[in-house]
Amino acid sequence: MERVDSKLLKLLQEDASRTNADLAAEVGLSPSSCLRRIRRLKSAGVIDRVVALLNPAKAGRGMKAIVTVELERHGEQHMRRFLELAVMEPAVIQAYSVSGSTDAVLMLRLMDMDEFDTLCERLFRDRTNVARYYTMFVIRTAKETTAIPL
Amino acid sequence: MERVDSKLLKLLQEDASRTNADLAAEVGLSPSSCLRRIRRLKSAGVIDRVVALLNPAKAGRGMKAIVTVELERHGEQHMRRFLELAVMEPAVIQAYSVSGSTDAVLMLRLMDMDEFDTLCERLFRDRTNVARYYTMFVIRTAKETTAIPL
DNA sequence: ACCGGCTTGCAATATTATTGCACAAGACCG
DNA sequence: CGGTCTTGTGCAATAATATTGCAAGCCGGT
Repeated sequence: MERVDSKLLKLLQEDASRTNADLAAEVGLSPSSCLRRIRRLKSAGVIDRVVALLNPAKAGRGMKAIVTVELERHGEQHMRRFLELAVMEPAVIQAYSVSGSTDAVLMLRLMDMDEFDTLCERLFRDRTNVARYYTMFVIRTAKETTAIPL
Repeated sequence: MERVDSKLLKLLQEDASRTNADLAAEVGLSPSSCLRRIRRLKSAGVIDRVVALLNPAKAGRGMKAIVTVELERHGEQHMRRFLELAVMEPAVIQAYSVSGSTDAVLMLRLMDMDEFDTLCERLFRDRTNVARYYTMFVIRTAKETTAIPL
């Protein structure tokens, strides 16, 4: 990957709504050439997609929580089953299986505590094979970027 | 917020590269009206910005880790100082101060273990006021969305 | 130096976004 | 009820932007 591509990716990760001519000028290329590079990056899958990011508070989801989960019975089968459950929840925006003594980590986007409460009932109730879970509510967000460092 | 706006937001969170006419048709509005709604959402700050999402593996950052941090000395001052350090690291893509017995949580995007190693040296060394930290490496990503549920 | 593959810039063309304007839907008030 | 003010809408013209064909330039291999 060349220097120009990396520059383009960096810019597009910051703001993908800029015009092609604008980007072209910044990286020192002609608009057509610039566009072709971007298209190549897209079809190569380096650029996965372009999305709008909302302001969580203004979208009514100002509360965020991180939950670590330890399962009762471990193993591929049980892990998969739990993650399937978690993935179905709209409030779950990230769900990972992880190494270490905790089995899974969930990132939640919540409206309020009530939503958290009902979510817990659905995910961590008796039959869901969850031995214990630990919730950390986000107090301050110091950094939160979708940009992958280049 | 109306039904149409919420529909638009949902669509734009999935794919912000669609043409205005396309979106307009899907929500049953004329292109001009649709465009004005989107612009209103932007200037109201509901839509924060639009960005390109990269494929982490293809961008050379396939490794992901979640780190919980407990500080030696607690309190606003020390917390702020630690977060300032963390935020400066490009590999740190999310940094939160949280409630509970752990003080902060970091989300890392890494190239390899070497990078993790050197990062730890910088962030968790003696003088950084970190009492203990626990790292969970992401084994499987079951869900990872930037979309806020509406 | 020469060839082949790939990238570039330019200019023409096609798409798409944007704006002005007249009209329709409520909300509010006499 | 009728008036009127605010807000949103669709249409059509216009402006901005993306896209393509093509000739030329660059670069590595021989």
